[in-house]
Amino acid sequence: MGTVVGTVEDCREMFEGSAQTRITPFSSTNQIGNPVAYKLVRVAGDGRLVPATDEEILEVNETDMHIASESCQAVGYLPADELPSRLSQIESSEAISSGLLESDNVEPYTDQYNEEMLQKVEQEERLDMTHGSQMPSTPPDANIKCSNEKDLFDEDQVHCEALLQEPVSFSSNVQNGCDMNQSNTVETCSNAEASPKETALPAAAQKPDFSLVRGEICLDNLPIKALQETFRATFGRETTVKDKTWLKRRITMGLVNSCNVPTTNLTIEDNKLVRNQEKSNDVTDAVSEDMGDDVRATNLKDAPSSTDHMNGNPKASGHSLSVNHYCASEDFSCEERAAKRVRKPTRRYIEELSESEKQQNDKSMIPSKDQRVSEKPEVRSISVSSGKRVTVTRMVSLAGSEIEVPYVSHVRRSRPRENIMALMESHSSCLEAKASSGESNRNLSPSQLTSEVVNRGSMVQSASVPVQKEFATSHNNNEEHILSEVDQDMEPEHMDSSGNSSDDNNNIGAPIMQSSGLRRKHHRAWTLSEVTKLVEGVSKYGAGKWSEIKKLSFSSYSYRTSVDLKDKWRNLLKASFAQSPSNNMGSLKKHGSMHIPMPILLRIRELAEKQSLVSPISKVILR
DNA sequence: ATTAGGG
DNA sequence: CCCTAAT
Repeated sequence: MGTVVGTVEDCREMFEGSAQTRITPFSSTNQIGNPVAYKLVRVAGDGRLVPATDEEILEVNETDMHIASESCQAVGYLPADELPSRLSQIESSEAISSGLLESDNVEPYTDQYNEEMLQKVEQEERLDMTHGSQMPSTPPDANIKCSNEKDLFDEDQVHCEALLQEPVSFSSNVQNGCDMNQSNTVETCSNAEASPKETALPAAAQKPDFSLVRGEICLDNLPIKALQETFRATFGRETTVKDKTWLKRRITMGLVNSCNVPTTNLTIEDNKLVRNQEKSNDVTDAVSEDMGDDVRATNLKDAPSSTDHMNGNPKASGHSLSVNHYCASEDFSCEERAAKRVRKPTRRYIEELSESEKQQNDKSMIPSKDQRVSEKPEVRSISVSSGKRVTVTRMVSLAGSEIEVPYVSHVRRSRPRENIMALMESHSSCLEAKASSGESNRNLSPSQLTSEVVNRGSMVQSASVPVQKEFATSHNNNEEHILSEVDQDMEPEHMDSSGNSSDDNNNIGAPIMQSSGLRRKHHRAWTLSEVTKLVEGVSKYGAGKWSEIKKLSFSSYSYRTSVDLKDKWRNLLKASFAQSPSNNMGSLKKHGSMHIPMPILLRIRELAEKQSLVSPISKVILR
């Protein structure tokens, strides 16, 4: 976040003349203030980051000024449109504790921010730059609050940092008149925002406004049409609203959080802007990085579509934020998803997503991903420079492009089958260790990984042990299938013991594994008997009662967890419904998966339907 | 600790 | 199967 500072300086240079924009750093520790600062960073078409024009950077100090203890910039992330909804969401979001939302997010920025800006700007501008680089690490508070997915920035052409404040205590701030809610607030804000607005404005408007902006253009003066245009530029969608006040407010808010702006919207404008500012690109880089961090993972999805955000934010009203009203008018597309319980995008998912995005934008990206510890091994371009023969590589398709990666860590992950283990106890440990070590590579730092790779390279080759992963998996499946059949014959108890023994073995390997943290449970094909029991259990206790089913029906199969049951059931359902339509499918299905007797499939389907229909109703009734 | 879902 | 979010 602090990194933004860098931009600031750039901006400053660019703007030089424009006196109004000032950027002052803020300390994380600072108190609450109500100033609003806007910072825009744009990602050019080529992916480079370009500092926002002077207008783009705006600081507004509406409320009180507080003493700034430290000089550092804090970047606040404030979703304009989504603010209301966002807040509600944020509370729940794990990343940001509810408490943080108000106190943390808001406070840090506001206080010192204003003060500094007003008074010390000039002196500190320089300093800021220097601090800026450091800042990111230093202000824990601010960072945490703002912590967002870093990747986010990749997507957006425009990045902007906006700080807003004050969600918390409006009453206290009333004096400021900055309340977003209040109409008057809008005006005050509008002045301040004139500059930001401008950035958003269509190209035509922009330039002309430029001068004006500095002077202070008021949204108020713009005709409705212009406002609508601005709105479109800001949010990337048309608006039919003719209410000036609404538009102004909306725009104002929107400008605050440029992140919301769909990338497509500003493209043209960006070009212009970019041209203007191109020189300062380099500086911005740092900023971009920071920005990425700022964006919250959860936001990631929402950000692209400005329209969606309002969904399901009924709670928003609960919050005192003035912003709420927007919800009502246009976007109002609140849908209820009672059926499935909604989940916010998974972190992993997000990361992957961002990851790929990053890859795409890679060229432009600065090599500042440093912190990403959990990068995918595949992603890393490991240049094994062992000129000798380490030709063992595999192609990884990343974001469309293929990357050659030394083939390494794909030794079989799981432990050998119990049976095998029994036969070769001594070996098993070795195998385990091996596997685990191979796995461990995944988590190793690049340097470590590299060394590993090198070491392994020769070994692998000579041994010719490695098997293409994909290939291996399929192969293993077959193997397992066969084995499973064997198991099937065994008595449940027996299985258990074997399973336990296997567990023990696992434990042996565990230590190593724990470090790597990844060992995959050995794949156990589901036997027909298991499936049958599962179906039976579902029929008895109902789907969803996996804990029960496991306890009662699967007491003998220790290795099947409730989750496994659930997953299996899911698959069974899929299978049962998939197959019936075209009987061929079943027969044609690859031999890999077990054939499930039609009767069972039918029964499964029945159960599924029964439950899907009955349970909901019953639930409703019960409640 | 369990469940539901997505990967 | 694994991983995470939601309950």
